[in-house]
Amino acid sequence: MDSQTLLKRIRSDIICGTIGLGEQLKQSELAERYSVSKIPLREALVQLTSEGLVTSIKNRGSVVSQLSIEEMEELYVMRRALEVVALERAFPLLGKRNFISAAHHLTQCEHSNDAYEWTTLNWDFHFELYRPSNMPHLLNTLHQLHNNVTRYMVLYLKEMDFQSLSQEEHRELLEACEAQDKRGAIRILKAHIDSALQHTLHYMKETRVC
Amino acid sequence: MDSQTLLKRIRSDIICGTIGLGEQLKQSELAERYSVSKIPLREALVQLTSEGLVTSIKNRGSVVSQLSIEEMEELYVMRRALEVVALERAFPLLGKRNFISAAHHLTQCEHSNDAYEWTTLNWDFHFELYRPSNMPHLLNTLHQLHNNVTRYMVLYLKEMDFQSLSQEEHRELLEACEAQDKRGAIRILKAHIDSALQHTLHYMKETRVC
DNA sequence: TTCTCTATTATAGTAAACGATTATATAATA
DNA sequence: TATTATATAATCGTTTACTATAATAGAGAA
Repeated sequence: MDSQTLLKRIRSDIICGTIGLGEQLKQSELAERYSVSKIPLREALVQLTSEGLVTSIKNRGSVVSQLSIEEMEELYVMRRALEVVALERAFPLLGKRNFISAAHHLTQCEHSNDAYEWTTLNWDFHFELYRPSNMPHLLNTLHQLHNNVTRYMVLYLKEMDFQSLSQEEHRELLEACEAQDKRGAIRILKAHIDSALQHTLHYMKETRVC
Repeated sequence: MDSQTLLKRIRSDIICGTIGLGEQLKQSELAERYSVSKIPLREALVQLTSEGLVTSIKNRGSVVSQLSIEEMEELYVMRRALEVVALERAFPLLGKRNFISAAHHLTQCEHSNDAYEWTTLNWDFHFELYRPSNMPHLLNTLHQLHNNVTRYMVLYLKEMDFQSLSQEEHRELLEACEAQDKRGAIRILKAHIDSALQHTLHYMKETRVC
């Protein structure tokens, strides 16, 4: 198997929970599971470690990262700061095509039942509003932050209907963008991220999966 | 050689310019140069690629990343957003020990002749003001951004006396922190980052090393 | 129980070999 | 001459086998 394909597969297996939080990642097991040898596997682990999805300690192997309450807050602080910048920078470049595409993602989102699929579509929506900023490093960092956050949300989405709640905020955000209301859009975005954090923290504390 | 030691060595060789911008990184050459075998070398390259210092294309090898004007601006945009947050979060936790340590770094900075050493001490100073935020992910990201930015500054520091200019801003920033003037400190920090960007862009355009 | 020593397990790194892809140089053709 | 085709070389990506080192668990003794 290709190194990059392997990376994508392990990554999505971690995000959607096929490989659970805190799970030990033994090289021999993974190598057999994905039918690859050492080099591509270890390279994938290095990459995933750098993305924060995996925690590695020398001579003691790798585990799927678990986030403390504090770390979750930290990731949201970073998201908030960077997503605001991304939206600001993208704002003057947003066009009809972006709005249509974003609306399309939202509609798909509404009709999605699967938790992992929902988070993906959710991100596609947000990303559509940031993408025109044309800032690859920023977008890449945001993507990684999103991955780290949503693999927790996937756990809670199963037992809550967070969709409908979040959906309204999404619509508002999109409308503000279409109306060229930059300050309003940023205000809504901040509130949206903050409310997502509150929900996530609430469920983290309740279920103690952290 | 140890994998982590190797990583540090290659990283610092890139940052200080021993391995120059755009230089091809051939696995066989590097393996011989650092006396390591394939696995640790390739892992280091994966890590450095993820840090942005190296650009890799499948089947076509790796080169030391070069930054366009746009990318440099992008990195500064991210720094500005995240360093402001880091300082804000660290602010209520800053104590005498931090001020003493920061002042110490500044003094060393003033007496430094070597460009690479100067940028390191410069970062040590900044980092001392962010560290109490206790946000490992944020601090890690800032460190990577700093590495990407300063390997360009190293090129220009040789031919300019940017030190004295930057030094005043540092002193002002430190004084504002000691005086518990949060808003002032953030204002100075923003101006400091902006002025660093302007200087960097100026020299990038002049020397066309981008 | 608690400690030490041993045996096991897993990781980390080395080395050699192979296929696949890309780059280069050479030859053939229009 | 310019261009295409082909052969060759160089490099990358992966597999396999082997060694060494560190962490872990378990047996036995105080």
